[in-house]
Amino acid sequence: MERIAEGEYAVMEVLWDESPLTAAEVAERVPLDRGWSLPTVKTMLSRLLAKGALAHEQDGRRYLYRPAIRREDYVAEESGRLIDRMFGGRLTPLVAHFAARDRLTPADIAEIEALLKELKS
Amino acid sequence: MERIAEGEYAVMEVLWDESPLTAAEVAERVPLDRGWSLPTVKTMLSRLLAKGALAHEQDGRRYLYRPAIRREDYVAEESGRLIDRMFGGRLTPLVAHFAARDRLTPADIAEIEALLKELKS
DNA sequence: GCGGAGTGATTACAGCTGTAGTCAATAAGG
DNA sequence: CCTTATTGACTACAGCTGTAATCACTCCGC
Repeated sequence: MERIAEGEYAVMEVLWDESPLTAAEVAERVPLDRGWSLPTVKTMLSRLLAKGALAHEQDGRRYLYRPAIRREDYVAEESGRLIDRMFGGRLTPLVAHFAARDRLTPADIAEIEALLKELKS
Repeated sequence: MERIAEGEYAVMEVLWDESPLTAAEVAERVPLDRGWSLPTVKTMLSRLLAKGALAHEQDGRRYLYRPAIRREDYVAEESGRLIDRMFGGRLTPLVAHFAARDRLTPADIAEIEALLKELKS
């Protein structure tokens, strides 16, 4: 499974959220701040098809697109890659890093604690 | 501060670990599995200089290179970016994701719990 | 002094990415 | 039927990236 680029990821997000969709529908749903034209979205869709990240089925003279990989798997791969590179493959240093940067609120801390507690049972 | 590419990051890691170094010394220390020639390493160094990620000082007819940005800051930016994109900017879902994928050992859990406990005091 | 080794600078080039434009076919509307 | 809007396919092109090769200079050993 080939690598998905940043811009392509925005298209995947749309389809993970709702599918199948036509190219035009995808274009409507892509975040506005991208400022993409319809041709741009079509290019993304073609490339994602070529990469095997999307599948399409014929619907008259159009295609309906849907994800061919699970968001869960993609997220696991990407976050695993980052954690391997920057935190020696372990989650704890990442949490420590966030904590040191004051990016953890007391509510976050409570939430994570609850989650871990759940895990142990 | 411009974006650092994946390959360039490998060079940064070397210099974060030890600096200042000459180009040849960096090349020696880059992970072998990259299989880079000396010219390749020099290209990386030039680009990182141009991006402002490295600084250099003259040493006779050579340069000594050293980081111009802190690893800590770079890591914060990159991991923040990923967490924003994939986990809505919050750490908890990432932890949950790791847990769901069985990437957390009991030892990890204990470690994170200790860390959080520390934070609260 | 002279030739070779090391050094930065410059150039090369293909593949990926962001961002379209163009074109041919076709469906739909008048 | 004929025009127009829609759609996928193909083409374009610059900037970034990985991966060098080449070149000109200079210092060191002979």
